[in-house]
Amino acid sequence: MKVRTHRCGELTKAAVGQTVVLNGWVQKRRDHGTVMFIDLRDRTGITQVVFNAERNAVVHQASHSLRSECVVSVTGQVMARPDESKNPNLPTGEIEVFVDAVEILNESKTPPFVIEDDAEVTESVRLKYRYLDLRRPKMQRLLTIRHDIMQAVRGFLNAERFLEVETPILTKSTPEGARDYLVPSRVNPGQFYALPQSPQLFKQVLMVSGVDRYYQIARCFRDEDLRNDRQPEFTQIDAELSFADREQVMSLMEQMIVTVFRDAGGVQLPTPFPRMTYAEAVGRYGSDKPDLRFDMPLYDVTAFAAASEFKVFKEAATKGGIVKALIVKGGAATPRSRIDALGEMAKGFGAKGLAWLKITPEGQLESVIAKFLDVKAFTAALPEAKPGDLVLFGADKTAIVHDVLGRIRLLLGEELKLIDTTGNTESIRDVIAFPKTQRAQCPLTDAPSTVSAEQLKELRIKLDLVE
RNA sequence: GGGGCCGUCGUUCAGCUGGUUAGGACGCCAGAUUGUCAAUCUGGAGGUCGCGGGUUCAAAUCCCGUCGGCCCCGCCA
Repeated sequence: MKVRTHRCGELTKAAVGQTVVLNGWVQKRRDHGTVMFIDLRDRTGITQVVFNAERNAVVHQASHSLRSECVVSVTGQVMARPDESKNPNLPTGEIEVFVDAVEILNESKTPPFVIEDDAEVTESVRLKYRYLDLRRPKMQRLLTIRHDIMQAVRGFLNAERFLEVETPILTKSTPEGARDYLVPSRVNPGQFYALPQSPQLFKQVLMVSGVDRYYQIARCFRDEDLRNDRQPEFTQIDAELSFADREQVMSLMEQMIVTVFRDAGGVQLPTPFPRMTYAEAVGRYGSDKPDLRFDMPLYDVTAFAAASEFKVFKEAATKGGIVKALIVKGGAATPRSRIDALGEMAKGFGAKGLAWLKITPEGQLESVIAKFLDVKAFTAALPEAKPGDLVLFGADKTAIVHDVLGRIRLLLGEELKLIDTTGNTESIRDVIAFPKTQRAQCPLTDAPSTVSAEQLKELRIKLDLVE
């Protein structure tokens, strides 16, 4: 095999005239008879290579055996493309390589899907052929971003004199929290290690040991059911520092995040970050991790509710609960069916219901509960609600109101496209090279799997799988 | 543990009020083709309709079960 002299995405006009060697995958073949165009791809991008019968009949003939995704090494001369056939959509579009020698390093079966970003493939197929899926430029980009983030974190914390220390993966089961993954010990029959849910224990010991500043990009394990954004094993940036006050900790983490976004994302975040207390967050947004990409706060209307004639409001407000409101700007046109659907979801989240009212363009209240409410008192209590708006109410115990309205707020944010999700991925599985399925199985290895009777015997484990 | 959506050529979808030679697009194969880059033109192959059972003269289509994927609730710092 000839070793590459350049990457496929990095050849420019500067290389015109040079003889180069490219190694890569065949992205696409365009056969024009005596001329064959092939897009050669590697991690860095694509270069068009040309097999021309006039230039080299033998090599041109060989080009007919090249198929999608076969791995080749080509040797050829970089030529400037004629003006009319330059490709402005390609970073390497001003040049092409005329091939003088080709070697097929590995043949390929026809792949089950094309290796392109906009290829429409279901996720199970992508996971089954993960080695192909990962070839897609988008996936390579995501892997690269993860890499860049980790390097940025390390670079920043190293500069801040943190020490990266590894902590054990075989550790001890703790009674609290999530369920542990257990690992049997052969040396200690009947006893088990637990995989760490987080390095918590050890980082505190490191502080006691005088390490002073510790960090780790740590793998954590929790044997709980999966979600779209939750895998049984995940990575967390774990840090601990001694001799610091709260302000130092917060500002250090702020700088770290600014550095990560700058170095890995090319984004300059404005500082200082807004700060709020737990009580403010929960009170205003119904969550301790509020999504601040859109506003839509929760308004306290408990006093108004206590003075109203609506029994649900009055009871919640006078018996130790609260009544809060969400304003959907311009939402008065929302059809009843949609509002009812939101009410059903609120019930699903633990509420008894979701009271609502519309404010007509004339400033009147329109709702099944309108007859219990005084317009003037309402306007005074919630001046932010304007004609044309829809107002949703939660009336219950404090924690329930916050939780339910917080979730409804998020639903509305997505539904009304108040959140810019450009560039987001569908699932956390897209940013993990080898994710697990919802049943916590590894599609590549089929783990978890049964083990041999000998292994079990050695571990002194007997199975009891009867229902 | 519970609820929901989905499973049809390699891929992505249509067909699902039971009766069709199960269809389109992309991909694939063959031929043509000197400038394409979503190449084009002509022709062709390709499906046990996830699996098992049932209803029926007849099932991709209806019913039951099962397996798999995803989403959500519970759970989870």
